[in-house]
Amino acid sequence: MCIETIRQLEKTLPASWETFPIDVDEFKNSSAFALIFKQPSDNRGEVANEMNIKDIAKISGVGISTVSRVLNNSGVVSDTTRAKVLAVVKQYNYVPNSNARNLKKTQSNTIALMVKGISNPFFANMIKEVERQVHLRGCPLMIQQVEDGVDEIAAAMQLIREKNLYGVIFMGGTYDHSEEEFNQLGVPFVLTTITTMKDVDPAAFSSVSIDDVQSAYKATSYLISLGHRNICFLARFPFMANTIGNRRLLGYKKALEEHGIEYDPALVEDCEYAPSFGFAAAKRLLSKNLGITAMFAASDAIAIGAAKAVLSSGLSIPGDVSIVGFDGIEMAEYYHPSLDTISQPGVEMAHVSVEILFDLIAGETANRHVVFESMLVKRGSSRKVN
Amino acid sequence: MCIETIRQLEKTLPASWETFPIDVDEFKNSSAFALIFKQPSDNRGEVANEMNIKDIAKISGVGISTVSRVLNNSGVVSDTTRAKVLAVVKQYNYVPNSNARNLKKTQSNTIALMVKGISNPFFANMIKEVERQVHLRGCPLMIQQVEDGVDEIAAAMQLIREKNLYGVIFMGGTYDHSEEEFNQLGVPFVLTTITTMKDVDPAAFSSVSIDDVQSAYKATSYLISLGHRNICFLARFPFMANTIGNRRLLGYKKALEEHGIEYDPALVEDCEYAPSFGFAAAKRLLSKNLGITAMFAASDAIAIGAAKAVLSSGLSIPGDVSIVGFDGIEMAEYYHPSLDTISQPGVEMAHVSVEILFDLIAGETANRHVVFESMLVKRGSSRKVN
DNA sequence: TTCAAGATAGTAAACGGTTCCATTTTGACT
DNA sequence: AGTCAAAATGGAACCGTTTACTATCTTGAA
Repeated sequence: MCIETIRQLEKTLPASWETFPIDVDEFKNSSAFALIFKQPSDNRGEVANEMNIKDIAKISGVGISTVSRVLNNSGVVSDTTRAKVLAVVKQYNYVPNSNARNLKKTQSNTIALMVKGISNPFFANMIKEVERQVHLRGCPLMIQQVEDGVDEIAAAMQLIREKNLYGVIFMGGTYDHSEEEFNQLGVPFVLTTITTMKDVDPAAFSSVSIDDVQSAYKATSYLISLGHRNICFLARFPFMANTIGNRRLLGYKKALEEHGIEYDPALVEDCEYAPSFGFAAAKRLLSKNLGITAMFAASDAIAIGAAKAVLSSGLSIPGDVSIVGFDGIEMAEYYHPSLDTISQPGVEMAHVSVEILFDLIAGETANRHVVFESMLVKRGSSRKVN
Repeated sequence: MCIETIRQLEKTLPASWETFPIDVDEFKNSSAFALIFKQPSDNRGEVANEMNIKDIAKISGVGISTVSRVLNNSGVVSDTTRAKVLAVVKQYNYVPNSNARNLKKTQSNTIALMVKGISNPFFANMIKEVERQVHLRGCPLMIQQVEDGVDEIAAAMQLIREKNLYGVIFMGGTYDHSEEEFNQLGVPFVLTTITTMKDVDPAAFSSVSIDDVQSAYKATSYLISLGHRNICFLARFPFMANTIGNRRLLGYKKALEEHGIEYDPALVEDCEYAPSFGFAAAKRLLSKNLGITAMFAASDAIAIGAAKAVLSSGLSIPGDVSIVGFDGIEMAEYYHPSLDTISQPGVEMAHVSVEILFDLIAGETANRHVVFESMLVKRGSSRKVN
């Protein structure tokens, strides 16, 4: 809405409305601005007259405990009584208060998802499926982003004790926790696409993942098989061991080694998992004139940025440079040229994560570790050389 | 991890572990498979010995209510007592049980986000900011996806009554609700990037949005100003009035009309907001040989798909076809060529949504409607013709 | 020294459920 | 009809807080 439109709109407003510009300084990073239309509302929403279990009991002419039994399908209730109660419940659209229920049971039905970076398209896709599956099981989902540097387990602990959570799914990142810390959680949990730095006994946790080393090995081997020798690698390498980036680097190195290609650190660039960083990293690499003929990016987002760098340098893909990404996000397929990638079955991984979690909640005592197979998807961003 | 790797890994496992393939049929849509390693865990996490307010009171040597007053900063407590209690709270890492608190207060501090399609990159970005802002205010965030066809308000109502929610943010979609239905919610709420079908009194709700008509008008006018006459438009048009797609269509039509170009329905394609649909729609359009020189897509995701269709048909962008998208997602910038777009300040919109919500929670009675300005971002996917 | 006022702390009653346990009802079998 | 186990139901304690109300302790002025 441009200024003129708003000014015009202003004239048509009832006199009771105020109009004033929003504080622009607050949004320095955007040229956006806005106007606010205000009007005191006379009718603040009244909470619909709440019913509680006592009301339902009274109306149905039964005891409180009977209503509870009907609602929870616990204990024995005669069909007549059950029908009577359910009718009243339906009529008054009664919803049990979960705070009370959780308090009494010292356990809620809420699942928490601790995730690193909601907006990462690969995660976003998994989150979507997690929400769907959790919701399908009648449980609400709480999402919390764990910023860099915060202790994921500690954050989850806080939430668990505060809310008496049912279970937790941890998604993405590298965890530096000991077995004791995991045990402290005290509720079922699953680690999805997470690498652990400490050597934790597999019996102490469940996980869903792919084999990053093997996957990167697969991608690199593929490029080597096409005749490439100068293959660069773009990923994030924090000062920690066993991160996703480092594990994929391992696979990259392993492939080089197996094919007698010497590992050249100059071909490896540190970059965040986003197009802008991939773009910058690829630019840096290209400017070094290392005779690069192929790029392997540890995420499709990086690959997209790198591809842009290549194409905007006047080089062609795969004519001059071959590119293989990682993740298998939709956008990579619709890039032009479509990007080859190591695809992770994100939806299935999310699905299985929730399944494992609910099995644990249901009392399963054996932790499971599901390792999915990644897939090399060839779409035409790499070609044979020599 | 390929089969061989797993077989090898199997041999190194202690005998107590079972290994068996996951049911592949469950994942028909993916060629993924997985093996599961199982081992009964002997030490199921013990819940850390929970403390309650009574324990803290006893240990601190004060009354329960005093502890409560300290924790809530309510009432008057002497500095000595306060320090004493806080020390104990800290020492035992005591976290108040929010179920009990919420039950007593008949209000929780939980915010719910009802969103259509978490994985849409534009929404994902906003969700990220909403989570950040809500979290910053010390409140947990619950996310629920509203599938097509489910009543958003009814779903929220259920959650509100069950969890005594603090507030709700509705994000995306077209709502067909009356003022009464909104009022029923009974808690503060904000509609973000939502269009309403019924004519609801603006005093009854708060909203954050851009002007879709104006924005589409801007994009179309831009293409017209470059000399284009055969401009197609790709968006989703459900059988409802006043959807985002329909509003943008209005702007598109308005621009055509103002410049004396006759509206041709054949140039308008119905398609979902995803690359694959944009691709298919653009293919359909191109095959009709309508002499299209420009495409305006109602989302960048569509634009990316459409661009792919254009490029893979051997046409060039912007040489043969100019393209303008909508939203301003990062991927569009890194497409090659970078896609022109109507950019929405998503982060700011999310930010303001949370601000409005918490103002309402704090007792503000005036509903606000913030209309952000969208921006035409020119990056080179359109060019002058004739 | 006494006492009222003000400050602080403690008591106990909710909040809305679940669930153990006691009681009533039912009905099959002597 | 009487007996008794099983089935159905109701009563009440409790989950961990908040908060109104009451009790106690200071403190300083009379």
